[in-house]
Amino acid sequence: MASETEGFAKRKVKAAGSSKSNVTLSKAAWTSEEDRKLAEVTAIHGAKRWKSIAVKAGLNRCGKSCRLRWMNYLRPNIKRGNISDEEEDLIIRLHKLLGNRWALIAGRLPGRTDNEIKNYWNSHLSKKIKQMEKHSSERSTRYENQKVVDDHKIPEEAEPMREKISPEEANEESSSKPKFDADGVFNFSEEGLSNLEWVSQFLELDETTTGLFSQY
DNA sequence: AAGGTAGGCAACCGCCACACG
DNA sequence: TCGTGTGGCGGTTGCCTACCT
Repeated sequence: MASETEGFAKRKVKAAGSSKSNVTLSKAAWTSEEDRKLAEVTAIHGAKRWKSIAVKAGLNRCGKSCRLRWMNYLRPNIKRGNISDEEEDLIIRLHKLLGNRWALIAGRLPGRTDNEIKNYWNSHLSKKIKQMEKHSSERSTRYENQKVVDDHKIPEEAEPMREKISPEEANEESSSKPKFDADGVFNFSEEGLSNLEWVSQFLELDETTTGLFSQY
């Protein structure tokens, strides 16, 4: 999106950063000309060896800066603009699962970058979640109070949230399924990241349990 | 109209992991 | 095995803009 590039090209040059070498690399906003050069060289040599790409493109930038620019802006199929409700829902669910693993979350959202998702989370969703959590804790407090009253009346109805399962089912659940915490969320601390198949499985399964998150 | 402030977002920084010689 | 270079990632910074007073 050239207009946005130009928009942020207005970004002031704070300081030409000092690096360990004597070469002074630019830290200013990327210009459309720089973008063009970077895209050109990357198209020819591929998105790797960023340091040499920076040199070949004649950019006064470090490799990391080039990579970041490519990943967040110039890469093909980058989807920019509003995050849809579906995407937002997915981000929330994935964040519940994975925490601040923005790259992993971005991997589930085609065309979205980790930086974009991180920014979106920090500026929109974190506040939203906080509000919702506050709201839901207020509701659960009311529920707890009501439960105390109910416990003295009809115990059967006092736990409407808990499904009745047989001991066999309960046993099978505890042995073969991932461990979920009280919120119905996978306890990530006990699982390695090496195999993320379960994430896909969870997301598919979760289509039926979206209600867990719809409270947000 | 002018100054102050908060939100949004691109880009940088620092750390870590991995590949390679 | 060790040292170095490079890429990837999450956290943070700082500029711009819109809104408020």
